[in-house]
Amino acid sequence: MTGRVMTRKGSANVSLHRRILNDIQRKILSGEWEPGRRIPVEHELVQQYGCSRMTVSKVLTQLAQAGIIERRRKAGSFVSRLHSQSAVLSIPDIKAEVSALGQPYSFQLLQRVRRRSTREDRALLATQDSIPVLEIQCQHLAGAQPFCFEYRLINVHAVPEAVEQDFSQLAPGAWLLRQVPWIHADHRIRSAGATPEAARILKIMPRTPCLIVERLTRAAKGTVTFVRLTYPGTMHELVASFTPLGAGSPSPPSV
Amino acid sequence: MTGRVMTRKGSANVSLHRRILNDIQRKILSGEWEPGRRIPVEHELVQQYGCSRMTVSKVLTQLAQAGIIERRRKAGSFVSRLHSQSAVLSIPDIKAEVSALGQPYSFQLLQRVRRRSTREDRALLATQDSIPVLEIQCQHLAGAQPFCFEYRLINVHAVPEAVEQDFSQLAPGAWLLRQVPWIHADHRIRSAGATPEAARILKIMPRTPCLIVERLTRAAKGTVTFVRLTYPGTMHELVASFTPLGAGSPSPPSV
DNA sequence: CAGTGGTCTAGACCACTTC
DNA sequence: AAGTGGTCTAGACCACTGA
Repeated sequence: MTGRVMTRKGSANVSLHRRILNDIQRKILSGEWEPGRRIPVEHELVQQYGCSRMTVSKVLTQLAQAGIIERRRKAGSFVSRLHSQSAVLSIPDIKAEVSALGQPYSFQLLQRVRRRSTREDRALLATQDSIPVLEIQCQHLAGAQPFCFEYRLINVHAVPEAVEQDFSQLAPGAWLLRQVPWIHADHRIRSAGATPEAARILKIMPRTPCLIVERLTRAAKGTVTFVRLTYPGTMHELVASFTPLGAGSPSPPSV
Repeated sequence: MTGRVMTRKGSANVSLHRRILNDIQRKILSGEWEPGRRIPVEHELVQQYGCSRMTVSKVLTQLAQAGIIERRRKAGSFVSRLHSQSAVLSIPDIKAEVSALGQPYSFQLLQRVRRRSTREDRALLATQDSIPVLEIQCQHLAGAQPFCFEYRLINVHAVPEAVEQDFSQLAPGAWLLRQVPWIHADHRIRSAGATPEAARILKIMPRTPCLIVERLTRAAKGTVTFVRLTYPGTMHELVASFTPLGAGSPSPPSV
């Protein structure tokens, strides 16, 4: 039972475990196996596909990690009842985003202040300690058009090298991305009217609807940075997609 | 070399492949292994951990699927250069969302029309065919407070059972979720001022900033439904998070 | 207590890609 | 041509847990 032939019609150049995964996923997504249904135990799939247990185990483990099935010892594996209510949100680099629109990207530093954290800073950074921070305001432009207003706080304790950067050429986001391997990032997305300050910079009327993305980035050493991005009006859209395993993207969370 | 002892200090009840994964992930996320760096080949990790090749292979495969490393035959495995610019967006059921706020959820059907698709419908549904559609407008409430205005188109060809549903009790989203195992969903998120209609229903001033989530759902048989959710003002936030493998969420996106 | 999944081994052959 | 990853096998022991 070594070296299967791999040339049977339809098995077109795809690995066995991939074929099993597609089979099962199709049955689930088509509704043939409804939510809550018990799916064959490993032993049965082994017989059905004439393969070893490792192979089907790999498939079922992957489906379970993707939330498509649930596995319980002794009980068996079941089609998940909760549809995977999640999608992968792509958060492109702003420069890449502007370039993708076919516009020339530029960046302008508006303010750079080094100071001790205020109470408000600490709330945004989700930390209790009084720490030195770098407050940065800048704007990103698509051609001559303001594209995004950025307000950022950097925890100087976490990134001491930041104080030597003037951020006149390189945007702080891009610099941090190279500098700090971040571990965890929380995003909050909401809609709000432009503040007077943001309106002035983005050259829009105050209270114009804006898409606001706030991101708190943590690394091993604690909170690294907080950033608030204000995108004017309806100019901007975030895109997220949900796709089952391996249809389009190589993997839900990647790239 | 069977049954390792598993009681060495620090190996606290965690599987070997999990421990290897944590080790490598920590080295990468801490910056000790910088982007682009070649990581030990499987053979070396096998020696280092005194385990079989399957075990390290499993770990590296998982890291590769998560986009943390890249693998190339003959060349080796490398720390990924592109930081995973993605996050998992949780898209809760509206009912669950309201309940999470501690408010009583209710739902009200405002309109239900069956007709042939207009040109505009087809644009929203991303289809060329002239198809019968169901147009539904409804609102979701938190207590007495309007929470969300929903505009929906359902492709009757894809879900013929929909015509028999009056959606007076069950929200169309919840019904579809049970009915149709969806395969692919694209989301677009933007900010815009409330339309006069949405403002009237949500009891807010026209042009008040709203968070708008549009979702196009496709299944095996083609586009199933388009939905536009309008959340009033700053009442609502979407939350997304990026976490490396296995820290908090059940599955980062998968894997 | 027996069925099921979770993990691991010590091999093996193959495909691909760079050297 | 040789190194590397990709896949697969035929076992094994164990942990958990529901019947």
